[in-house]
Amino acid sequence: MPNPLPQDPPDRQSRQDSQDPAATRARQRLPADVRNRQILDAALAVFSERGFEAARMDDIAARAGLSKGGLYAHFRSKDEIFEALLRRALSPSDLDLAALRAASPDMRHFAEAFVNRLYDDLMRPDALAVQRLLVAEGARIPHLTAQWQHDTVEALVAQLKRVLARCVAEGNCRAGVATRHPWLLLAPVAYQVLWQLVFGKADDAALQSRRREHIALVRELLA
Amino acid sequence: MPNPLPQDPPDRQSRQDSQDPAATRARQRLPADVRNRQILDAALAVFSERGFEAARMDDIAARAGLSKGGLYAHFRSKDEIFEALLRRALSPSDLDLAALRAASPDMRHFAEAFVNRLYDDLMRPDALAVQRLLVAEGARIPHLTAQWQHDTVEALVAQLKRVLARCVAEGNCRAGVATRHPWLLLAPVAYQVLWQLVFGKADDAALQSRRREHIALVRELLA
Amino acid sequence: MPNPLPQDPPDRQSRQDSQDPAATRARQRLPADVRNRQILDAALAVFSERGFEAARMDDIAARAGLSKGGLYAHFRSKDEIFEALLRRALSPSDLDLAALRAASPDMRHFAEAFVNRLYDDLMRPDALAVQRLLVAEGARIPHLTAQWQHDTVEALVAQLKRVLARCVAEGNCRAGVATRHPWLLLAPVAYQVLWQLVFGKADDAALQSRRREHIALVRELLA
Amino acid sequence: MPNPLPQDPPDRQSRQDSQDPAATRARQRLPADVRNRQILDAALAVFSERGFEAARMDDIAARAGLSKGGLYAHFRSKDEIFEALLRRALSPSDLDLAALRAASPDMRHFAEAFVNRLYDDLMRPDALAVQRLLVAEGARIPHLTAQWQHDTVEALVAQLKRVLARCVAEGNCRAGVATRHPWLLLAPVAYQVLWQLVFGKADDAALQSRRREHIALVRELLA
DNA sequence: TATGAATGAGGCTTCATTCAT
DNA sequence: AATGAATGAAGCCTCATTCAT
Repeated sequence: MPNPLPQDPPDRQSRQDSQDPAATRARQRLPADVRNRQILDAALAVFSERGFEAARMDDIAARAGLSKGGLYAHFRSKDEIFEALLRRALSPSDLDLAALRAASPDMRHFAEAFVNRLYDDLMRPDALAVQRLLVAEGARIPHLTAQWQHDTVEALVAQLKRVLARCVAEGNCRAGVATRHPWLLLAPVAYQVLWQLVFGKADDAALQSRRREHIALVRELLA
Repeated sequence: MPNPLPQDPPDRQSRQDSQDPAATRARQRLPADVRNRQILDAALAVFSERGFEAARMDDIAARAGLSKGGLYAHFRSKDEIFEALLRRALSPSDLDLAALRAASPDMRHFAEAFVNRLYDDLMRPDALAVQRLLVAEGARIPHLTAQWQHDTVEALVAQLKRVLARCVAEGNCRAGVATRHPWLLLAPVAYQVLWQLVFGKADDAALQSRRREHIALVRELLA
Repeated sequence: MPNPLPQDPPDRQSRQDSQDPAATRARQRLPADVRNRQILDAALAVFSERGFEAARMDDIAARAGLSKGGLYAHFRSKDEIFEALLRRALSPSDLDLAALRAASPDMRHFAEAFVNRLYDDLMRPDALAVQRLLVAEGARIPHLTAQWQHDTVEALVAQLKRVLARCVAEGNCRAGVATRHPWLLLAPVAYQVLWQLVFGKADDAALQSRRREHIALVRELLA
Repeated sequence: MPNPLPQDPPDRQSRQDSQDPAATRARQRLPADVRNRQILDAALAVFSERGFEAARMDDIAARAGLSKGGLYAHFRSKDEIFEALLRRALSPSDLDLAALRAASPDMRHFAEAFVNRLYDDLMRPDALAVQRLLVAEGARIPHLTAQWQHDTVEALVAQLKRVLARCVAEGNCRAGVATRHPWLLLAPVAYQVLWQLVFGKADDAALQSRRREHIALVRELLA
């Protein structure tokens, strides 16, 4: 599985570059929240690349720039890191479709803005990493997935339904399957996500084409 | 993660229903291909439920009705079981869209037959189990996923494209985004698959509705 | 460790060469003593090459031309094979130094005959294999080594002492350390044996030279 | 096989003689090189007693005073311990025969000093343990045995040859087989070593006699 | 006798977690 | 807070032995 998180592990030797001899010898003591973020970033990479069981605390530690034992100053266990990681990753989205619609004079423009937003949110490497984790290890955090389903995924469909209803009422959208069952408008991203998760990286050009085709579909269904 | 494979593990005691006390104690010596199938069935269940690393050879053995050591008379390692499992699961599909189209007088009927076939192929519990493995552990068998992508997934889209082209040529289908980019017609199943993989089992009624909505979409796009 | 036992494992396919269709299918049922010898030969090779623990019943069986289970028709356990093997290998030598002396008119001739006999007995590949086993695994069969020490090794030194005493009495040998402590006359073979066991095969030419030097030593000590 | 290494395993409880109850419970965290030495000492005992395969990591760990897992903080595998062990044991000897000769006014004295040194080097329990390993498991470390053969064994014979040549030149030694083929002067130790390896411990008195007989042989050959 | 699938005990190794420093 | 040696609980795999055929 290609590692979808290309950020470099912090170089453990780079501390030594400092000219300060005290700092050279001193252990790196960073503010807790910075360390926390480093650890969760590292954990996302490792968990997604290897899965929960195969991920080793050593790997996470190394990528986060500290030692295995050091992790335990910040998290009590591997499970706790995993949960914290997904809690952060699944924090409710701030996508406001009504605002997006308001900002988009005509429907064709909205279709584009909307689909672009979907791809930007879901097809980024770290978003794909999270989705891989949800598929592979979601059973470890049923409360979080359930909450995310309710607060984010279903909320998005509900928002979309309201926006489309108003669009139809205003005579700007054609009523049809898509306005009655708006999830169908999201389906193509799901197809792309699944493709990426199973087959790994498609080239960017192909992704752009698929995105444009998705936009065209939305336009055709709502025009 | 809800176990998507409800079939019971062969109960090792259930053989003892026999009245023959000798048979009660007898070791099972089965033909190699039968054992093979039992083992791969068991492995699919366990791997999909837990992932590769967390899967225990003990569990697979118990589910297959033999001892841990016994597995090694049939497969040389956990990895080999995994690969054999996916090799079997990803054997090329025999879906023949042209035949399906021929059997379906009108386009509306074809849409239904086609979508039903998709759901029957992809939403069965064991098919979902395989797809979960592809997402979670596909990196272990890149050659198999690549071959499956080429032989099955892309072949399906190509078939679909040919069928739709003829349909358009015959005047039975409307040309549109969907006929130009047939993957869009598949996207809703992907959405459903991803939903199942992430959120676990939706009730059957809901699934039926989504399937019907998918059919309606296809009809609207091709009518 | 180079395998000091070059004899080929019996080819398991060679049974099929028979034109007799019955025999072709029939399992090879050999006279018990033939099988026995095959098994012990195979066992000597495998035990010496790998040591007792690392030797696998499968390997012994394969080299003996039957299946693992088949071994158990002839021996009850791995230990039993090992003991039978050493019992056979350590059966008392028939070396008769008095006869050798009688056959050797002068002392110089006796020295040569005697040393040659030592090398022929102790430096053959299978004799070295046995000696390796005695060093590596002798603790498994203390009764056999003790008996061999008494019946063969010390008996040889005692024989030699008697022969040399008579030789001195006859005025054919010079009295000296060697006639008082005849083990010193044997020591050079021990050196060669140890060398072979530790460093593996020396070339034949080198061995011949060492043997001649040994003879020269004996002559110098007794002349 | 009689354990040739009588040193006691460090008793993990014996530290508790301390009156400090805190120390009683404390984990031992020793300097790496100390642990290293403890482990290799333990390994020599266990490997020599049982052979490589039959040696248990558990036993080595217990004898070294830590847990099985703890071994792996210092060595990556059983093989690595074995190699490190022999690398240490086979480090080139510092025996300097020329110096020994210089320190020994007459030849008779040199013979004694030289033979004593041989026995002190080769007949100590741990030296015998190493030699047993070389015979039983030398195939695992062919590079080390080859190097030892060259750097130590053959170097010794070469040194001896030079010393004897000068001794002859000075008129202090009689020229003979032994001065031409000095390995013959070493042979009696080989006999003793092989005897010990095969028959286990002879009593000390017997060993002393054999040593004196060896010295007498050397004197007789060189006088 | 011979076969080889099956068993079950046990070994090497890994790794989350702890803790002395 | 940080380190890393140490622990101890598994897990994968091997292999002597058994036994149905």
